[in-house]
Amino acid sequence: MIDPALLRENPEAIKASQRARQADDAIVDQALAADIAWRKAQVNFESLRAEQNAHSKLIGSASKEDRPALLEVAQQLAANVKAAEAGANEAQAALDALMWQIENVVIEGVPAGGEDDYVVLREVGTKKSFEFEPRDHVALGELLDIIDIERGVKISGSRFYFLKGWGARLELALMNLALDLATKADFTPLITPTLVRPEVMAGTGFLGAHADEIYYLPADDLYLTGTSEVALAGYHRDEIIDLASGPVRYAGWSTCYRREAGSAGKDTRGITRVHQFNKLEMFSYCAPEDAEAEHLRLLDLEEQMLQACELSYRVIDTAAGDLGSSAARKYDSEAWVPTQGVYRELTSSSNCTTFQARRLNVRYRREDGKTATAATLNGTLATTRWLVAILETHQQADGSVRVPAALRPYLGGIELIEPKARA
RNA sequence: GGAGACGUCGCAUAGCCCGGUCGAGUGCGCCUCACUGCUAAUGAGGUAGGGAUCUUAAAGUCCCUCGGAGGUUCAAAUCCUCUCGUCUCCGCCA
Repeated sequence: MIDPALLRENPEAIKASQRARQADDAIVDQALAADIAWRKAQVNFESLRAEQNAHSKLIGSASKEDRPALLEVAQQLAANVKAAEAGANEAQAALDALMWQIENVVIEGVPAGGEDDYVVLREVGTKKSFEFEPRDHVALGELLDIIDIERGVKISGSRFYFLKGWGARLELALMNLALDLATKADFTPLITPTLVRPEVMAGTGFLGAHADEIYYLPADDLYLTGTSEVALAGYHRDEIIDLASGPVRYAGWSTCYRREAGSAGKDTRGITRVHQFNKLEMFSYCAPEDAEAEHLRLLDLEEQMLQACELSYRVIDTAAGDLGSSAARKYDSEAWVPTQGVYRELTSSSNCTTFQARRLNVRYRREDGKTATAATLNGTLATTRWLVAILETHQQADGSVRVPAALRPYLGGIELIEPKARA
């Protein structure tokens, strides 16, 4: 949720942001009007309630003779209060409904426009070219016997797979490398629940636009999370956290589940887009004034990870219209996938400023002793999808795959995954 | 899954049976001050959050919050219903 104080003080800034996102800006004026109506109703209710409270106190200390008359007045007061309270609640509900619809205010400098209006911040590494016909990761997975898609489909349906042998170990190696990197950078490892209650799902904003992307278990009224961000953001819900010694950082490791409802026919080959995968996610809570620096820090770690995997990639500053509703800025890094001839998103890092934390009621104590809403940020450090880029980029003519040096310690030191290899 | 007990201001608890004097007592912790050569001890005071309103600001005034949501009542920590959670015992456990 956006800051109500900003709505009152500078509605124009919010309107400009909505326009940059190609979203409705008229809603800002509607919210402003609803805010005024709510405050009026609130004052009305509170003054009547004050009157009632004062009167009720009298009754408590009144003599037996005086009571009947006082009670009669009190009943009338109670009726008034009830009506005024209902009015105030209604006004608040109307205001809330509008406030939920306003998206986070984008940070100055974020490119305006839609999906294709991103700005490329940099390209790192050279796009890999081969002197032979490169195999895609599906072919490599079969040849090396490390990805078994056929049996994944047999067991669970399309977009499921088995990672096998060195494939399974490669994923764990990737996750562990990421976890080590994050731990060194002050992130506390956290293995998170992947089933959450409805209010947590709603609180993190995923039940809105992403609702049909989410697996739901009606028998237990629980949702399967598509990212550990859900649990990480909910972790400090309704708490006042200590940020006196700097940001609080977590590295969340979880399996992620996505229905991919809207992507039928897209990326059907291989493990680029699957229903279940593993992800190591960074999540930071910090003071709002530190958020932009923290965002760059997350991005830097992501790039370190990409470089450790010896991938070529580019970093883009996502356009306003392509941001999630809670993000104020988003940097994606995309790795070059040789057989597809395109950059594919491997990491995504969002600065949610105070938008997400306000809804979740995560606060911190400022130096002046007052409480304020914290800022939250998140970013990807590794996912199963990375295997696609790693396998394809480091393949050799015979189909073997060279293991990036940084991953070797996690794979018993092997340098090459070979066709005949068995774990 | 069955039975029972319990969720109160950082922690531990009192209050609930018998509704008003309870936004709430006590101990511990923490903060400030005093005393003390230092520490300890002792004494005094302070110590939740949110919102509205007012003001340049500070302060003030008012409203809400005793796990959560409803209800009864002039009035709810206290009575009723539902719900979430914790603990104990029994059962079950690929």
